[in-house]
Amino acid sequence: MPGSMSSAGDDPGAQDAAESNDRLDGLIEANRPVALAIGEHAASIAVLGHGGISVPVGDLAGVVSRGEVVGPRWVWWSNDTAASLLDLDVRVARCWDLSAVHRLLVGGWTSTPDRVWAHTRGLDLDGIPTVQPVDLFHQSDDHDPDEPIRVDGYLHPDWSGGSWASRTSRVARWAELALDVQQFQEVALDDVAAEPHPGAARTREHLRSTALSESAAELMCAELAHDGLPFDRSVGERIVAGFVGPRPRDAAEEVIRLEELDATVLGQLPPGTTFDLRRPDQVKSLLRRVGIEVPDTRAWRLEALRDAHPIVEPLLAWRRAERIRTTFGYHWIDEHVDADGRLRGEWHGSDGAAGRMTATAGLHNMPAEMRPAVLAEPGHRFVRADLGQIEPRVLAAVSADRQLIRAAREDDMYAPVAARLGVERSVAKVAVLGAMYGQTTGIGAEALRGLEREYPVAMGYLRRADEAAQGGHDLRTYGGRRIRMSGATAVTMSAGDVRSRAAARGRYGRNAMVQGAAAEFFKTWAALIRARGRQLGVEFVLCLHDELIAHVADEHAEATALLFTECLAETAQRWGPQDGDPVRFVADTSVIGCWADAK
DNA sequence: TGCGGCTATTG
DNA sequence: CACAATAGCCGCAG
Repeated sequence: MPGSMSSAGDDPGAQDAAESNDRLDGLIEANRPVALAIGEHAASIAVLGHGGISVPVGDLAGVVSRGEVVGPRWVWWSNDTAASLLDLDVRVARCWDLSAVHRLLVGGWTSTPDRVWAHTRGLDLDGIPTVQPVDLFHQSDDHDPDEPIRVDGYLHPDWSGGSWASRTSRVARWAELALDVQQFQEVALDDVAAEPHPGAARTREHLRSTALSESAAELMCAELAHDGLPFDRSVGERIVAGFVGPRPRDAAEEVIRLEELDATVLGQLPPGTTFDLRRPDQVKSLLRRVGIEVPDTRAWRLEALRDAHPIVEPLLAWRRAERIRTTFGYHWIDEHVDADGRLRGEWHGSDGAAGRMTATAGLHNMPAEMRPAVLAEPGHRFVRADLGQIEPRVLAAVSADRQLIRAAREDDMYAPVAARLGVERSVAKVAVLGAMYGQTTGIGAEALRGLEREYPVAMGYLRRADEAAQGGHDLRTYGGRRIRMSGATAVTMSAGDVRSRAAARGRYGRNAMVQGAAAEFFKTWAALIRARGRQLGVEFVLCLHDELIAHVADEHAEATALLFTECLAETAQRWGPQDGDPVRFVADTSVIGCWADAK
């Protein structure tokens, strides 16, 4: 495809492309960001901003893959553009994702162009216009269809909605707007840097680095969705069969299979007795029949009653089988494992309360029993690493608690904490986790007092977040992510009195500061590996909050494992507080052929 | 058909 | 059964 860039002749498109190429070189050399937008109709046109440089899409691959080496940093509205490029088999090195940076700076879940734009103009989000149904009496709209901005400053809903890209000039305008927003976001990062952060100094460099790694995370999401997780269908089906039997050939056979499964439990009862095992209240009645009284029928509760009656054991086994049958069974495999042996789901780069990555299709909650089906392809290996004790280490970093940073020098940082507190390691661990989750009951009072005494800086950081959240004040993580506490629907909570709701908000805010910063650290680490692992052909196939799995050719597996470790050290060096010793981060790294072989 | 309750899995 | 997430099935209201 690069060859098409230089095709001469009197084709005006080719001439434009050659000229564009030169101008793009200039931008790359000047290290300027370049906006990229792709028209919706079969990706008919790509347009680069800054002076309206436009490149026909046939030549895009040549431009972009050349850009991998030096740059540029591609600016786009969202990773939809990255997904379009992947469909064209184009992978870029780096980007600035307006949607991701908007969610970082503003918080919340939605970051559609209309909202992103309105925010740059300080406009009320409630006033964002929506697409109006065609009105026969007001057809003569004086709005210029080539102009995306309305007189009231809002983005025209036609543009935000996606029916804008039918003409080249509009795609160019769209790219220009993207550059405007990017400039706004650069300034917004300065504003955030000026806000106080009660802990490690939150510099502009750190915030900008977070904006870049959050952008990279979106890029990774597009790639994860595109590439999928290697999954051996036949192994997966064998595992399913082990729980629920062979795949039923028709509906009638499925009914028989269900009855067989139910009979493993109901067979323990007098003949003729029947309960609907899928209804918790019926299960409760069943247990009462055999003399067991429980407030609910959750597995952990029944686990303790294994010996109380012989029906408990088969009931627990039935639950596991039912879980596989309904959620991770044949239907799940059919739905999400494609013909090329890849399990694919949707990925989001910063979802939820604190900006963790999320995934659908069971990629983040697949039962461990299914892991034998996650197999590297022939000639390939998985390189897998998980970060050890990531949350307490992140707490040490963001709060800049010197004593906790000292504890993080150890592979197991709960050991020195336990020593200082004068308690068992297990007690220290529960206490530290409890402090980060906001647990108040069930922790030894002695351990709690010890934490306050020995790590007052870290504890104060958490308490401060808790109190601010309870007061309905928004928070900002170390990396600058805004945690919205003001919105009425920002937190969904079970019904309760005012005090318990406030306490729940406090726990939410307290935890978001740690979990959110941990997510930022993880993405920074992963983005660095992605950038450095290009020559090795490193392909990420799973990101799991603190665990990263790459798929790589055999001959590069060891080098990739080394890269994981080196990138971790570099991330730790640059990510945390810069005055004093860096916080130590540790990872357990392995080269494996199957996910089940980990650890 | 949408929603809350209950359950189970993951980090 | 703390913090976060996805996702299934159930009964019930509309």
